Amino acid sequence: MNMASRDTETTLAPPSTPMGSKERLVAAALSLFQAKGYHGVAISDILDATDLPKGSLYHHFPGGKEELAIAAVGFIADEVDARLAAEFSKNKRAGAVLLELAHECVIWLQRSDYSQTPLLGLLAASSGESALSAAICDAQKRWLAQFETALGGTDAAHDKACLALASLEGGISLARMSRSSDLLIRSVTLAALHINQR
Amino acid sequence: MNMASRDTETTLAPPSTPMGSKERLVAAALSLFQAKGYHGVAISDILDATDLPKGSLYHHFPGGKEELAIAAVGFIADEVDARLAAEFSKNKRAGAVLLELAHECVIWLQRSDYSQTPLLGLLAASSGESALSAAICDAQKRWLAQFETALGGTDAAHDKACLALASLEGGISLARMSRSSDLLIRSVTLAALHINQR
DNA sequence: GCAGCACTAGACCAAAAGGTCTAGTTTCTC
DNA sequence: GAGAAACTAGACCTTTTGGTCTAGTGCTGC
Repeated sequence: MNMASRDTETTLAPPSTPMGSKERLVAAALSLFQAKGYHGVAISDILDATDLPKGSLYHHFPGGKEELAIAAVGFIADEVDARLAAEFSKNKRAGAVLLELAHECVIWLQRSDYSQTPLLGLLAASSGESALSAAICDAQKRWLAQFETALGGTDAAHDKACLALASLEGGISLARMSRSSDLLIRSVTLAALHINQR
Repeated sequence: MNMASRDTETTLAPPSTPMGSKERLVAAALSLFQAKGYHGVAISDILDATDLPKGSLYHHFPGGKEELAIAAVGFIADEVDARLAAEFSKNKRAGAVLLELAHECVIWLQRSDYSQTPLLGLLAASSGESALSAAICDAQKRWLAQFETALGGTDAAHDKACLALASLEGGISLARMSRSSDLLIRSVTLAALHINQR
């Protein structure tokens, strides 16, 4: 599960530049957590994926598994956030941005043979680890806010932003299970249509 | 194999009637899996929740944890399926049924202090256990089919059915994280609106 | 009342979990 | 090039994991 091979900078995936141990740990952790959820991934899995010894992990993340997971969430949160900001700054309509994001998720899903959730859905199964779920919650809030302001900041905008994110996360869930991006595309397309209406 | 008969038909919750060990195991397992995901729940958690010894669990479910999880998925799948069938048989519009389901989920979320996902989202983090994910996939297919046929069986109906389920699962995910049913209601309401259009 | 069954009970086990700790080895500074 | 800091390395520990297994218990039909 090497995270290394990033040739293009088009996606939500981790960077392709030569990464230090810390970055590699975050990248591998994110990838694994997205595939199996927080509790489904063992420290040793992450170590195997990075070929790093335990000492390195606990040096960079003294807080252990949870701290690493929080870092991973922060990483994807920033990634998506930046991407949304970039798209919205081009004055694209929210529906178009949503669709674009969905298409990127599709690529991501297909490339991982539908083993990975590109976003946070699976990680949500981490209740109990309160700091972690706070990080996840924060990420979703930021994404929601992006859509909301882009849609005008009104109450209706808030509704639409909710639908955008829900259809995305829900659609990904459907797509993952059916091992086909079809359901994701369908639901997001329909949602985008509705969102673009005023 | 038969799940206990249900006294009230109002909720997606486990029955309140005196249950045999097997039913209690399924009920507790479902509840726990919905709260913490497949890997987040230990056999001992389920045993603690039911006050049953290990022998009982492995007597009823020789396949262990996974078999129990599959039974739990089957239970909720049937539950929701039956509920949808009942609603649709009253000739309700799909959007109304979706909203009703969502409201039930809200009650469920609130009652569990937002610790439980009423549907299957969290369990999806079980990749690797192929039989289990097949069961989850099957459940979603059945629900999808209900909406689809209720909406007329056309291609557009398929799209709408996807949006319905995606907005539900996604909305639940948002609601859980924000610990507020608001986002779920908003996204589902909007989706229902769109679905009811023709 | 006893044979056969479904079920309970929990000791036991090997493996895997997350985490600590102490030695090294680099890689910076100056 | 010496000393300090950053980092690697992995042996080691404790707890928990899912699972097996044998010994009971109590209800069934006969």
